[in-house]
Amino acid sequence: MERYNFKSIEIKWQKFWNENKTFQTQINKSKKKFYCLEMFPYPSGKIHMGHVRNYTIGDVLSRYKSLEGFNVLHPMGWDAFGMPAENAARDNKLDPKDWTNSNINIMKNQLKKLGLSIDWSREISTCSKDYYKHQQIFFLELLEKKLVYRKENYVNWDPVDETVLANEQVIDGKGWRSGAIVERKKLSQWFFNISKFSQDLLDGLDQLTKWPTKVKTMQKNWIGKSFGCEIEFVIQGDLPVNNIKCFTTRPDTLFGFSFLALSVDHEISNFYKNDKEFLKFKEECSKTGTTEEAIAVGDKIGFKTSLEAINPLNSKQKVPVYFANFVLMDYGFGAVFGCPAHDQRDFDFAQKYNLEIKTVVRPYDENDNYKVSNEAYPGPGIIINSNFLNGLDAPKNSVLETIKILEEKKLGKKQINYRLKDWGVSRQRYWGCPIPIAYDEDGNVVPIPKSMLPVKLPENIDLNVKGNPLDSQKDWKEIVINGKKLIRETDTLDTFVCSSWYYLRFCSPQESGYGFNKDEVDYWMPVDQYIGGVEHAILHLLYSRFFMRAIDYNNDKFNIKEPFENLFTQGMVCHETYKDENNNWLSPDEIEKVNNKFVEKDNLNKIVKVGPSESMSKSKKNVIDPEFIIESYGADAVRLFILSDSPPEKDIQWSEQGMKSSYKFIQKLWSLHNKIIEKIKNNSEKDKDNHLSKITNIFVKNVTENLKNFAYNKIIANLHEAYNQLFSEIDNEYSKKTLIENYKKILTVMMPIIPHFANECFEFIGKNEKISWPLIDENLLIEKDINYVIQINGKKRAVLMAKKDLTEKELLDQLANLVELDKYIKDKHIKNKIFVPNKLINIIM
RNA sequence: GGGCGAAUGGCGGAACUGGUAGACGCGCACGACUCAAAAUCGUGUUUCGCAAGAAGUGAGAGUUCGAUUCUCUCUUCGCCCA
Repeated sequence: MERYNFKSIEIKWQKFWNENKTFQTQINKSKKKFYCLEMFPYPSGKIHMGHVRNYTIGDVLSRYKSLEGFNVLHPMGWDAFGMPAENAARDNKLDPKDWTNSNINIMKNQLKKLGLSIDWSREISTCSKDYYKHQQIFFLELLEKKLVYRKENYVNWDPVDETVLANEQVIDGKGWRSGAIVERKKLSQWFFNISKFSQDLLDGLDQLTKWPTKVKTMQKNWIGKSFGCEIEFVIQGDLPVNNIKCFTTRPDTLFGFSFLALSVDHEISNFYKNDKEFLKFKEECSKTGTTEEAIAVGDKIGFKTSLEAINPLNSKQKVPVYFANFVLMDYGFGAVFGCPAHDQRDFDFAQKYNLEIKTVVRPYDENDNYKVSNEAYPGPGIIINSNFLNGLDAPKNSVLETIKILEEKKLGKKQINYRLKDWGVSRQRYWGCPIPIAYDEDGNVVPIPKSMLPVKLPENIDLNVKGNPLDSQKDWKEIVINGKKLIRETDTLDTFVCSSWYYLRFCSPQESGYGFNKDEVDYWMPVDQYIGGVEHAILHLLYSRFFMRAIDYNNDKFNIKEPFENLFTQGMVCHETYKDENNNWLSPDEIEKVNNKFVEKDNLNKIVKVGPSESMSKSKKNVIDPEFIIESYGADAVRLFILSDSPPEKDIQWSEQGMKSSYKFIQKLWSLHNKIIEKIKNNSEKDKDNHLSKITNIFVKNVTENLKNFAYNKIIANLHEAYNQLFSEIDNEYSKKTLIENYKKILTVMMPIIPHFANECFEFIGKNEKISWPLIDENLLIEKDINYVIQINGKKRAVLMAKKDLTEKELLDQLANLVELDKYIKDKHIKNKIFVPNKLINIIM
């Protein structure tokens, strides 16, 4: 018998699918559709194991749904704009476009080698003008709807990449790509008004019943709805200021009020714009990042004004007004009241400037003499030292009660606040979608007419300039519209904009007039299953949800709001890490195992330090190249392994042993296949019994159930079980008809997982047949005999094989014959019996 | 600091709404084939014990005839937010 030659067989089937356009899809209203989408990759150079896992999971589902009779849309494209291309191009003196397209070609070939059931005729690339043209139209539409606006704002400035970063792109106060310490800088920026949809985006989460709760919770926290109160403080002092508005979620702690803090950008700062001390202070503040984390961790500093604020609940109390670095202009009104006893930031500040710390909430298990000492107490409790608020349960009742009082006295009003901020989309970069805007001499905004779109990126430009390369493109920047000389916007759009609507584009990728065709979108959308990494839980998914709403806003482009009906987030692919004696990372192919010890391949005397298994990354050198693995073991074996070891939502450890075992398993399946084909040729007409059909039915049932629950690792276990059972059963006598019937079912069920192998084997018994998912014969699943568990005092003492549906009495009668139970039961008094039909009996002595 | 989740053999992991803990795979051990090795096949493999048996799902309690599963407290780890 020949070994299974995965090389020729996989190529054969990939060619077959390609030539027959097997996976090309079109609208077919008589069929139910299924839109399966995996997050499209950034064309960084080569695919990595994470892609293999992501796309295998999606492929299994797509192929299964297709066998089930669905009209499946399973497209693929490229998230092709972004900084790595620009950086790589600059370093290697290339064109970002060439670099990107060459990567796309390489990665596309690699993906094809995996045997994915992708409709490549729908391939899109976000850096193509045919794609970004429509994005520019969307931009102008949103501008007309006033969902896009321009404002001057502090931004996170990455001094190394010389670009603006979104808050989410700042990690530990550093740029997510460059690692440089982020500064605050004021720039004129374009914003998408996502905050307008805060409540709607929050409400929408409730309808996403099939999203992981984890992701929904993260989005909920990100939107950050808080409920509080707007308070107007009366101000006294030598400046013409009568009052200051604050937002607070804790008005009930007003009696603990000891200062009022303003953002350095608060309008009152205008009175200090010539004050050198103040300017120095402001400069100091810009060194603190804009993230909430940076503020919480950073030093609290203040600048005292000559103003005093009056406590609205106690007009006798006057407190100083400060500018403080921990107050941001875009939270509330850029002003907060300080209650040091119950807020850690306020506490730090009060200690530094020797301000009163008055306790107004005591924990439940303390008495009214409780005093906050070393740190603020932000927890729940009872209000104390607060006059008419005393005794209220905080914050449960006290917040509402206080707001009521403030509203009655017309000193404040109830207000809802969201943490979600508008989405700044301007990037000072070349390799992105140009913003279709120009400015006249006075800086007025002039939208580029739709007839002049796309605004194409200029080609062959010098990237070796500081700042945004587009800025130095004079020819490109200058434009004439209606006889007027204008200057183009040189910022490009955040690449998250590109990925916020690509799922719509896949429905009608060739549509030239608009970003999508309504009929196609109505048929295909929403995405029935979206699959990708949990790292996109907030940004990409929230932006996409916003984009659907924004496009639909004030018109009726869709019948749906939510783009992704189901979401599945897969885990990462991990590998052990290795270091040499000098703590330099070593890659898995630089090491070798000798006598249970890892040593360096070049020098077997050098011991390798084995570190924990971590997510594969180039910097730790613990990556395995998928292409090499596919070439060594075949795509089916790789697919089998990547699904086998862990549930798809959890991290998986890459294991060479496991990979080899998957390869071997396919060889075993192949020899079983040959055995079955031999038997079929024998042309027998008699069946020993229906055991083979039972095995098949249980297998089909288990796999179908596990497919529905994304329990793909269990499917591989089912496959092993089926193999083991078939292997021992196949030597028995079965008719040709029975063999073919069952084997076809088994191979069909294998098709989503190991498509090349299963299709190759199927060809031996059913060439050119239409294949569909096997039906389960429920009758064959009914067992006549049951293993009854016999427990004595709750402990298993015996297992009795007996007829199904025995009554308690019948079962007890049969127990009398069980010798091994004698020592527990004989001559003893039975207190109680618990009988669970068809399962067990528990005898209590 | 807050939120969410997890913890099961040497390892990855199974166990549907409480009902035979450890499916399936890896590893390991022994055996067969071989001059030998690899490959392949077979047998075994939670721990302690020669055995009968006992213990056992991070720790401790609780509910229950019965708990990996439900409740409470704690420990550790992971992720997200701060």
